[in-house]
Amino acid sequence: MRFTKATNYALHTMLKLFEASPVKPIGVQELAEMQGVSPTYLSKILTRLVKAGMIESVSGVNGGYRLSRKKDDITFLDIIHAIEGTASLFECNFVHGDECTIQAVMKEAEEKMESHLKNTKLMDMASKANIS
Amino acid sequence: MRFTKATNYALHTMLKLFEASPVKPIGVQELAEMQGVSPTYLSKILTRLVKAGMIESVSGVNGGYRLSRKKDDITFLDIIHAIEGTASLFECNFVHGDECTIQAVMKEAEEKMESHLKNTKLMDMASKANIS
DNA sequence: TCATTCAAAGACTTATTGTATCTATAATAT
DNA sequence: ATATTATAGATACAATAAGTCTTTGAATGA
Repeated sequence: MRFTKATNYALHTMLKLFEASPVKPIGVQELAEMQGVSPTYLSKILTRLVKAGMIESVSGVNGGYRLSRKKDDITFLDIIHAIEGTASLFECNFVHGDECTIQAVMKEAEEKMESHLKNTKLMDMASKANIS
Repeated sequence: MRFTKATNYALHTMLKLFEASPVKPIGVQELAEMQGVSPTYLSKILTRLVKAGMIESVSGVNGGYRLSRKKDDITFLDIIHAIEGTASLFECNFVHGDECTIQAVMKEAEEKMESHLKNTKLMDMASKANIS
C-alpha cells in the first residue's frame, strides 16, 4: 500500500502551475521534461485534474495547462482524490453481525490523515516551494 | 493505494487470538475457515506475525497459534507494519535542491494516521469485538 | 518407534494494477 | 492551410496482490 507515482507527478505539476502565470498556460512538454516522464503519460494524469475542475487545458499553439480560478482553495486531498480515487483505504469483506470494529478503527485513522491533507493547501506551499 | 486483504486477515485473526485462551493454541484450519481463506495462505500471513514476535506457533498435534506474552501492548500499527512493511507511503523520486516540501506534507499526514493506529491496541477492541 | 497432526517454506499460478509508450484525432492560433 | 498542442484509445510491460500446491520438518500420542 503506497501512493502511486502518478500522485507524485500530479502534486509537483500542480505546485509548478500554482507558481506560474495564471494567464499563460504551460505546455505539457515542459512539465513532462521537468519531471522526466513522457508528455502523453503526464497528459493522461493531468486530464484527471481537468475533469476534477482544478486545472484547465488549452489546445493549439501556445496551449497547455493552467490553474482554474479557485486556485487558492485547492488542497492536497483534492489532488490525491482526483488521482487515487476516493475509495476507503481499508475494506472489511466479511459479513459481521453489525459494524466491523476493526474497520471503524481503520476509518478513524484514515480520517486523521485526510484531515491533514485537507487542511494543507497548495497555497501554503508556494512560498517555500522548490520544484527544480 | 489500499490496504491489502492480507492486512484484513491479519487483524481479524489477531483479534480472535486475543479473545481465545492464552494457553491452548488455535489451529490455522479453524482460523482460515472462519475467514473463508485457505489454510496455507493464512499460514503464510501468520508466519510474518510470528517473526514480528506478536504470536507464536506450536507444531504437532493440538498445535496452532496463540498470542505471545506481551499481548496487552500489541497495537494496530504493529500488525499493519508486520504485513505491509514499514516503508513510507509516499516517496518523491525527484532530485530537489534540498528537501521536498510536498513529501514533508505527505509524511506529516501519514504520521497522523500512524499515530492513531499506534494508540489503538488490540486490547481496546476486545470488549466490543465481533468477529463472526 | 511410528504414524498422525500440525506449521514452515518454497515454487509456482493467476489476476489486477501501475507505469508507461505510440498513434491517431480534435482543437486552435497564426 | 499548417504547425502546434491537448485528448483518447490501443497496446505493452512490470510489479504486486492473492492464492494454490507440494514438500519438509517438528511435535505429539499411541
